Amino acid sequence: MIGPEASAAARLKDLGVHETVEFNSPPRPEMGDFSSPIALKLRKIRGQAPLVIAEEIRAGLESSLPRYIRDVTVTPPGFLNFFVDHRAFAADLIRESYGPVTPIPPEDSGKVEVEHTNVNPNKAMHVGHVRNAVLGDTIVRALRAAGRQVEVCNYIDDTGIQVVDVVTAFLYLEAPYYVGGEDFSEIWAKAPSDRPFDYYCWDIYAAVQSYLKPDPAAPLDAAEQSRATMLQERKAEITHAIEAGDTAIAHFAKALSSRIVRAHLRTAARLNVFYNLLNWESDILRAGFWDHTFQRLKEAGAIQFEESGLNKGCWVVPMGGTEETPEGARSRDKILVRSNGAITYTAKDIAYQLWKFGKLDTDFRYELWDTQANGEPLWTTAWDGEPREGFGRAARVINVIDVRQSEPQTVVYKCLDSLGFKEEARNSTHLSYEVVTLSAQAAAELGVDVEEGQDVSMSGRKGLGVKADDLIDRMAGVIRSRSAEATLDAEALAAAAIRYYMLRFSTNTRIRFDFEVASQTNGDTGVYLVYSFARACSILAKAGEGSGRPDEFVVPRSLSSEEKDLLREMGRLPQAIQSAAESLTTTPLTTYAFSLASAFAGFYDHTPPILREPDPDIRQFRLSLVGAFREVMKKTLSILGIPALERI
RNA sequence: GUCCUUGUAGCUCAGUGGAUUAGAGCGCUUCCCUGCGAAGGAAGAGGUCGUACGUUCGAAUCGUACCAGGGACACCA
Repeated sequence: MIGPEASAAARLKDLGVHETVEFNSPPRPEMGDFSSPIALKLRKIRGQAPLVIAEEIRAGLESSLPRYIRDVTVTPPGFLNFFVDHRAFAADLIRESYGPVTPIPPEDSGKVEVEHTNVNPNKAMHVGHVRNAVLGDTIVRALRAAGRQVEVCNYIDDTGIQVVDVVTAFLYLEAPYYVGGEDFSEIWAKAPSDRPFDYYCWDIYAAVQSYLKPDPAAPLDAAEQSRATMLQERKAEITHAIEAGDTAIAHFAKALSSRIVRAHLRTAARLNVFYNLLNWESDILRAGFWDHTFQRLKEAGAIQFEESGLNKGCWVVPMGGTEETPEGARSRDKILVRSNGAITYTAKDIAYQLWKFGKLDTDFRYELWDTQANGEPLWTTAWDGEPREGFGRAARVINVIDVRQSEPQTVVYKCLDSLGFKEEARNSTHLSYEVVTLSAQAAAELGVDVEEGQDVSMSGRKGLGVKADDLIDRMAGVIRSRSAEATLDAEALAAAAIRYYMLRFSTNTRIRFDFEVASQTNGDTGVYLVYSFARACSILAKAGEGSGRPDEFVVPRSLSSEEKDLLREMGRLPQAIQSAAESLTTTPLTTYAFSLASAFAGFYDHTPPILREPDPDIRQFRLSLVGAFREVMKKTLSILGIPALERI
């Protein structure tokens, strides 16, 4: 599917216009179907009057008109106006809508590694994690639709403090306490059977935080204080046991995080989010990635050992040294190895980033984790797995992480550069996005009082957040109550609504999560998109088997403005995909999907009922148009990860 | 303090150099189903695009300053 705009752009390129060409609508329809200010832009570059440039381009175009363009005119101060041959366009578009999307082929080649989700495996997913997963998954879909080869990985931080904390809570927050040994059956039994495992962990993680990190505003009493001291001591023991690797507690921790990961993957699958590979932090450590990386960083002189000063005894990345502030001296350097020899998260991340580019001599071992609901296998790194070719070795790496981690990401890429991997550093992208906060209304529902109009940050520590599964369940309930369809897949439609809600915002807009807004089922929502698709399916079903076939229609002599609008929108899908894949944002796709659905609604409401149309040619053409819309919308929904339901 | 980011209609947001009318949804005021799905469509009210100066033939869009939100600057991740 190449629309008139794309064909015009291609011809302009042939004529030596290498700048990005943009198109827009002229103020009056008689001035053309679309226009371009390219000659005005070229004025500065070529130093000629825009009207002269425009006229020159027009003459060039006229000698061999772009496909689907029947005329080109010039209007002051130098706009090029294009008149579309709608009949030719309609004929091709309807036929091609059934084929694959054929976007402009990518200039760069090689595999793209996208990492997203990355939820700490110690509690249930909340709406903030949903934003990450849905954003990452949609970018993956857009890149694949644009012809890129993509591998998706999900990083599991199973050796971090958050897991240690929840293990501490599991073993020692409530009786029966862990008393040593290999038998954890009594411990596991503490998780109630009537509450999801990840929800239980959510609760005990928040509960243990009140001892490990007490709120200064609410000091602990004597009894609580002694309990807190006990838990701190146990936490230290657990930390050592997990670091040691092959201990009973380490195995318990791994079993616990595995259970949580299974819960996360189930939740993600409910939102049509899938992966290729799970990368476990414990495997990064055991595979010796860091030792290898450490050696190279030292050799390259990218890091230095501090003999004195604030960071005495640490290996650091120099980022500006010590600076004086009113609060005293402070170091801007980034510590990779602490004075006790332990490495920081950023250090692991450097090694991991090198693995993604295939720049380490060592590799993980792998095993099959599961087959996902999309039918694709999911692999995982595993210490006792098998060597396996084909993972990593990417040409480009995209890490989907929220904006608060911009600085550590910068350090990682800087270190790649210092190691001499200049191209890899350039091809590393932090896909940064703003966080999700809770509106006063959402917070109130979770039992937190906030001033009207204020919002509140989610906090795993405090157990404050909207859980993803709760949101999906709730949305499905709202949807079920609105539908007359007995066979409605409310859960699938809930996923549509939630995904679209998250994707509508640009990445640097903070989402103030609000139940009322999120659960809207009319207007600019995912439900509206699916509705338009279901409506088209319904018309075609009523018209009978095989109606709307792409090969049996005659384009009428004249088309209505609604028909033209619909055609134009259908032809724009490749541009929307390309724009999303280039900018790594989802708004080009969501705004496109909405205008496509709106164009269909406009067409539907301003066209006499097709099924009662007496002229068989017109009836057949319009059914073909509906059929083409169904195909284009299906592709659009698929890129958004939204299920195309034929009835809602 | 330094750096990043945001400020567009009552609310929530798109738009980030182009054309005398800056778009959408929600909310508000009116219409439109014995004619294909009203989770829809049509019409209307509602905006000095934070403020000021500048660059440009042209600025919501670029630059500078200021004001106001948010975030990052740990031997956390």
